[in-house]
Amino acid sequence: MANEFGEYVRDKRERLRKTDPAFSIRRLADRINLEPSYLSKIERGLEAPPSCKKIVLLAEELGEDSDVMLALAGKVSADLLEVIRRRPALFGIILRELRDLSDYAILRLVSEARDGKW
Amino acid sequence: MANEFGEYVRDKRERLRKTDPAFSIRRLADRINLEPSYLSKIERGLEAPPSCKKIVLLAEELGEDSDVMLALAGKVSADLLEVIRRRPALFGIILRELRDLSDYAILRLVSEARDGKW
DNA sequence: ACATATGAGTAGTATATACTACACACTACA
DNA sequence: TGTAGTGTGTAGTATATACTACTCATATGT
Repeated sequence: MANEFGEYVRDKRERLRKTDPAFSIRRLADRINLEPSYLSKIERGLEAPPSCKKIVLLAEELGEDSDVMLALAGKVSADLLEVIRRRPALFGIILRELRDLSDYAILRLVSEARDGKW
Repeated sequence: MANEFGEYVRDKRERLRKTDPAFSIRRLADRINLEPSYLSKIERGLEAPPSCKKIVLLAEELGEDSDVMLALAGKVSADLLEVIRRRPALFGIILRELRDLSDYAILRLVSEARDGKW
């Protein structure tokens, strides 16, 4: 668990770089307005992951899911936090209830909701 | 929305203080290991809400729901964040799906889950 | 009247967050 | 052989977070 975020970025970036020189540290860092040396350090785990906003931009550039990348950085998307903060007691209950259910059970539940049964 | 957290604390504390002198700023602050002047400023909105840990202790002392108090402070409980971070893609989907459902619909969903239908 | 307790005022601090600026050695290629 | 680009090293910074320490006038209780 030492440097999941950095390794994830480096792996993905290097894979993209094999076929596209726009994915050098320098050029990628430029596109998301970061210093190349800073991104380099992040990839190697010498610096903590950047801010949520930069992570979201990074995810877009790398074609990755921003929720997943935020999670690797130990963070949660601002819009999800807002969902909880609007009805904290309710979402506290539901999240603790769903915590130990399988992915499958949760998806079934959501599709029930989506079908507008209630 | 200026100072919901502080007002909430002050209201609840003063109500308790009417029948129990243990709810003076000083004595309450002592129990949760805060400087009284700091708690005073928080209640009046001159300081931002304290850390999550202090908010949880405060909620316990005041007999309030810590999820609600954290939300008033613009925060979310660490254990709920952890639920999301463990399965970010899944809980991203579910939270955005449930965001616009009524309390009732969500509670129905929870009871379905609790009944162990799946 | 006097000790004690109360809320509030002023000033300052340690630590973390989220970076930037600049310089360097190495590599590729034209 | 030069120049353009690559990843990385060192050093430093601005801002926010989360508080403490001490002080003081006022209010309360005996």
